[in-house]
Amino acid sequence: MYTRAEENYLKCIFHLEQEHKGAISTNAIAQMMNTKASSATDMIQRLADKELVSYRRYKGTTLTKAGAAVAVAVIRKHRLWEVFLVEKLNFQWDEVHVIAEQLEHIQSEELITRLDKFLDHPDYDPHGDPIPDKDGNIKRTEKKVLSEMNKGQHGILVGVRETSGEFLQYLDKRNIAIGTKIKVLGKEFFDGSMIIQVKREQFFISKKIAENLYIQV
Amino acid sequence: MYTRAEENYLKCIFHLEQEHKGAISTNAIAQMMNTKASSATDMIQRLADKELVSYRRYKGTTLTKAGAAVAVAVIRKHRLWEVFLVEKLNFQWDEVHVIAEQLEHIQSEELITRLDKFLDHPDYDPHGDPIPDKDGNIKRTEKKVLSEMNKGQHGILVGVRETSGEFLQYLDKRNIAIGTKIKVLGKEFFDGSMIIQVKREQFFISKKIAENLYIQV
DNA sequence: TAATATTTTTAGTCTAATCTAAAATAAGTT
DNA sequence: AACTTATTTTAGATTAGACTAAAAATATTA
Repeated sequence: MYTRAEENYLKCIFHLEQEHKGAISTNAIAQMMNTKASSATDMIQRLADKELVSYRRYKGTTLTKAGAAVAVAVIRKHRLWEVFLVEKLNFQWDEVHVIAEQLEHIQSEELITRLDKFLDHPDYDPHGDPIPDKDGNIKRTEKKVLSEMNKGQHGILVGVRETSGEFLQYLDKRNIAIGTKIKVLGKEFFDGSMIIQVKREQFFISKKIAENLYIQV
Repeated sequence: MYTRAEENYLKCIFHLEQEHKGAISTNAIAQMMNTKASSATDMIQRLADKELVSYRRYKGTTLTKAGAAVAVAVIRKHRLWEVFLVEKLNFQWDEVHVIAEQLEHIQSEELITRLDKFLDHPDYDPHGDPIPDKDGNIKRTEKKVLSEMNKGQHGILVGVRETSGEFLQYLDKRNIAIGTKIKVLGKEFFDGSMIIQVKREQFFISKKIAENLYIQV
């Protein structure tokens, strides 16, 4: 099995690969892991020794098949636990991320199989992210970042990119949740800010907010 | 907060203090922790620095108030998770100990508060051990070790000392579970073995088995 | 293309937790 | 009381994971 730190690095690299394509820079990894580049180099070299990533000095890192499998397994556990925390223990969606970061490292196949069944095989976590299946397959739905949409377009919120408490609470305060219908009423090209319609209300939102909302059109 | 290793040592010392009274020897701790005496000494000294145990070289170790509080909190978490695994995920009672040993280290007050409520504030875990309350109070019921009982006496099984899979499966095979009525039909003074009545069956059991069954008379 | 800036890696420390081997203390026995 | 044995502690090494500071490679810009 893999250490907690190894799993966290692999998960981090996986997430970075989703957004940027091509090899991931050491600095990007260090930044996301809240650590120093030297520490990241260290770990990347260990992961490379174990053939979980392929790495060329100064050229960046990519996950191998094996590394991606580990990352996806951890992500599956994280998201299933999030569902448990929200559905069964009545946590708010902004409270679960931190706890799930611990629970995702519990080692037991059987536990996850049973948890999945107990939760009735959920497809998405409370933030709208798809839950990988046992074999690591991830249901990829086509979704747009709200910031890329234009005036007059609409769709429903199917996911959030950020999962920080501050951001989720911002959404809660405005009654914006997964499943909410959102329409772009106006878009300012200078700063990318928008006016959006949510139910019967209208909100001004900055580009930064819009970049963190995934919409299915 | 405390490290996983620190929590495990404290828990270990707590359990040893329940059985033997007086200061706990370094060897006893090392043995229970499956480690070397030198490693135990090391950790004990660290725990002493943090005032979680009181320790005098060569004389043994006892928990301080603070140390006992940490131990009890971990035990509370362990036992609540065991209830969850058996009651909600339908694990067998012999499968849960290992998983709970991981879950007991998850750090979140709120999680445990909610888990406790979700499980409807259970008083005992699947092995019959009492679950400490939020403030660390443990319901102590008077119970006897079966091996100390004599011919003709009877009572019901309220707990087991061992929680290894092998032992619990041994009991399962004979339909002995928490709540089962047990009567001592005979006792051999030479080796402490017994013949017991369980429901309509009779079993021969060794002293070692009898020492691991707690009976309420 | 040379100079400068940025990124990445290496070298050397540090801490927690473990180990082995050796030394110190305590307990048991003649 | 002295010798032997068992227990416990110390000393020194190791590993994972992190750090700082310095060196090396790459990228940028004049």
